[in-house]
Amino acid sequence: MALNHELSALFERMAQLMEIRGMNVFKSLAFHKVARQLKDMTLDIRKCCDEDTLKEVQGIGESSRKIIEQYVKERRSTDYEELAASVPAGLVPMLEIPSLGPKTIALFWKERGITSVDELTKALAEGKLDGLKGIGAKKLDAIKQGIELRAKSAGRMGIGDAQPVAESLVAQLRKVPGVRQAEYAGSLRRRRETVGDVDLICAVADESEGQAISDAFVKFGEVVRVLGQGATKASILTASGLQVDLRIIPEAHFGAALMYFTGSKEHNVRLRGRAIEMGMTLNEWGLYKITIEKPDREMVKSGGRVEKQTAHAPSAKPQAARTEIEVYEKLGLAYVPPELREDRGELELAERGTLPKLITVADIRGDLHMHTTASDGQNSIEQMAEAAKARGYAYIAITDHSKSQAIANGLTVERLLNHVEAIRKVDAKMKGIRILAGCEVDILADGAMDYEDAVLKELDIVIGSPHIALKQDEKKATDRMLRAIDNRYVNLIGHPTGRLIGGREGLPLDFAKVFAAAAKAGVALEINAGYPRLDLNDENARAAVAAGVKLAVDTDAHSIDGFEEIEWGVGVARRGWVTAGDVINCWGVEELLGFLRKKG
DNA sequence: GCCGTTTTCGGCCCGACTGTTTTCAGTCG
Repeated sequence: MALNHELSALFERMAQLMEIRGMNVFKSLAFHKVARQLKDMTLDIRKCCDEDTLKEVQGIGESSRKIIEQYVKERRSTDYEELAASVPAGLVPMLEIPSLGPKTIALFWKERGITSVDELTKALAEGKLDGLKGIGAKKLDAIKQGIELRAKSAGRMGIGDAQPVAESLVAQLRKVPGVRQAEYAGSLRRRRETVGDVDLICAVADESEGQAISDAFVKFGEVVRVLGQGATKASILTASGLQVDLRIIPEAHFGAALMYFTGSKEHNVRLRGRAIEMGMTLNEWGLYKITIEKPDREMVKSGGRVEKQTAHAPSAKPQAARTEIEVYEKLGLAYVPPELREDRGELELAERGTLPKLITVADIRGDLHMHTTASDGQNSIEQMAEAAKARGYAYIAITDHSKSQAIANGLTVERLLNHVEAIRKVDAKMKGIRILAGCEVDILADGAMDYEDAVLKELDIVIGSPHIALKQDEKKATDRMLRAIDNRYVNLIGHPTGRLIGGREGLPLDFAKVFAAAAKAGVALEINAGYPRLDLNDENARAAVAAGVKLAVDTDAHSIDGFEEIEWGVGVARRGWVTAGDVINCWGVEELLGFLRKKG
């Protein structure tokens, strides 16, 4: 699927270039749409080309089809190259800066010769952008802040973009002759929301096969540049700018290597300290008895990932090395799931054997947040329900947008009531799944809901979500949220902060107050699984549960394919030490309905 | 650029908010 994402990025880029060029806005809109289609598509794009089924995809026309076909064949696009050559390359990254759009970028470029983020930063500092028509001090300030926000996430990629690439590479690796096992490690395996690079570990039966595997790896389709390559290690850059490091390890040491490269650094430091206390030493090759001399303790303390490495295994026989479970066992610890390996108290519990039984994707019994064609979704009520049933879900809630969300085709009161009726009809007709009639209702700036109580009363489930006025101060934002929680018909707060990873800070809530109020009122808080939301984040999810709050892990799906993203939400929940019992959509339908009814 | 059993041309989810203005442009969702 990595090819779909590459193409999606290509169309996105082209749309952005058109905007800067000031070309027809509908033309760029069309390319944005193609990009979105490609990203959401579960069909293999190569297959679509071979079978000539591209023209059946809504939104992909003659021109887009030709671009796709050329890219699939030659991994390049002449249309893109021509467009890219028509503006300075540095302008495109400027689009990522919040509150700076294509018009202003074009203005700065034409009037002041600004062609990159660096030049923009310099010009701002030197006051070179003062006095431009339509640009005042406040605007310049907002741009400065936007640049700072961007810098924070610089060099890191979201899990939503990195994981498909990593999975594709791992799948290809597993097919290379000689490869016994392959996994991704690092922060991606720990399900961090952004990753700096991707670490792949593959096991071989015989070390002599390393070179051939490494040779095959650097020839994978995603690779645009080889940064370094040998028989035990290879480093490449993908089209999306992701650095991927491959380590080739003898099968007997696979578990130790996987552990070492999964981290976190802090977790590994603690494990190594423990090994030393037990008269052993732990490194990327395995757990070894200390026989000759005591290892340099300072060295061990300082190192998470020591740069200096020997390329071959020590000659001594390890106490444990083949699997992670073995290594933890020999250290007197229960197996620690990767998501917990952050030195946030997991080792103490692992020692006592009292680690929480973390939620898994299999625990999810239904999804409580999704959209249909009634507002801005791609599929009908029936299609969403059928897809949910196929996933084994026992129930879903249809929750389209409320009236304020004009861009998302939010429902007027009349349309909502008709929609509720339509949902109930499908529910009555369809066997094997319960369909709840709900709505994602905007929490307005003052905390009032976007519909009157008399309307909310008609719904089985009400999600209150903040979409607008996300730059409020802490007091205002917290009061707003408390008022929404207080509403007797609100059951769940959707994406509570409204943050977007790498794009928007979100509401600066006083979480202690919000959690206390939600726990008391019987309102659940959402972990929105959609990337780049992942909101609540891991630490807030953990604090919420500790405060007695129930959670819901939902995808906010806008199409049947959107259900897939549940995995990322569950990842966040696992990082937050969340168990299935804490999550209302892991409960049976009767128990869930009881929770929803308790309020109203 | 994409789309169409009321269109092969003429539309394309559109309103709120902000900052710049004195009637509007740009950005965002």
